[in-house]
Amino acid sequence: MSSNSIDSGHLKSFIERIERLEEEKKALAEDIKDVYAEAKGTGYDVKVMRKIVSLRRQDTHKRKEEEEILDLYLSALGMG
Amino acid sequence: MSSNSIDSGHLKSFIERIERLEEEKKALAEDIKDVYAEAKGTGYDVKVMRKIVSLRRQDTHKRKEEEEILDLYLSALGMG
Amino acid sequence: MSSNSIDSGHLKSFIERIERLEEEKKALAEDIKDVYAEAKGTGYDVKVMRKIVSLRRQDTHKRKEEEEILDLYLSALGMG
Amino acid sequence: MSSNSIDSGHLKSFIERIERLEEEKKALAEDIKDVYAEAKGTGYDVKVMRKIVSLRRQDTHKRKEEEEILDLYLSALGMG
DNA sequence: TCAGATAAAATCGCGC
DNA sequence: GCGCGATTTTATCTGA
Repeated sequence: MSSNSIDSGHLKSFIERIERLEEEKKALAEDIKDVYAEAKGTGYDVKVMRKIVSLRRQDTHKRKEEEEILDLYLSALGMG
Repeated sequence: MSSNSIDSGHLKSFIERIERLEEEKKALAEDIKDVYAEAKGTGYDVKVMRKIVSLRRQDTHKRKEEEEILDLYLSALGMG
Repeated sequence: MSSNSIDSGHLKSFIERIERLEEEKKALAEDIKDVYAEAKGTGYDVKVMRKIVSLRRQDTHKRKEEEEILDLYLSALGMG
Repeated sequence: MSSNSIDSGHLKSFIERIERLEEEKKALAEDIKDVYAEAKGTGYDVKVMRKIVSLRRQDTHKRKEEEEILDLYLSALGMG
């Protein structure tokens, strides 16, 4: 068997791993949609919920960046 | 306990479910990135791989549509 | 003159407006790069500066979203 | 006044210059979007327009490279 | 169903 | 030259 076919097999396995992961990812996206739909059915405003999730995500992200810049400062001061 | 606080608790639980799902989704996105990186390290061209995955996704999508059309035809013919 | 050529002329003018705007945009991107370079020459750490700019941008963005969600709340309460 | 505070003031002015430039850049990006929207309202296909702009940009880039190569040749021949 | 908004993917460009 | 961050383009989703 040529090295070419070996490589092809390897490539195929990479592709299939990716496709499996993307399927799982897609399933999660649908789960999320379902939760929003369920919440909507219970009387909640989806738009508001999305905004809340967004703001909380920003908090997390901002905190992480603040920690990073603190590290940068400490490094600059020779304390890292 | 007021209905308001009950609702708030319920909303909170919806939000937290969504956030958990989004974390899992994000983790999968990183897994996918990792696989691409690993393939790259093995000598594959990531851009080409993405193209392959994309084409195969289109095929899948197209096949599904064709199956749906076939189902429609069969139903229309009283054979579904 | 055919309607076709009139349309073409119109399209051309749209394209040219866009290209002019994109040139200006590109020039600004270079101006920004120049300022970073100048600051670096004065002894500042570009990475830190970028992080500061990023954090301040996040502040602005978050404030805007907080105002939006406040509007959503007020609307939901019939006070919008 | 310590050199530290002088530096801080200078840093602040760099940051503010950058932020002003970025605002202008963002405004231009919106102008561009507006032109596309206007063209769309006139019946043009935005996707096609983007493709045209992109192709023309590539042409420009290619021509510039060719001119640079020509310059190199001329220099090499002692004619630059 | 379509426009408009939102999020994701792909591409580009910079700094290290 | 490679990773990383920003930008741009594409796809998805929501509301009218």
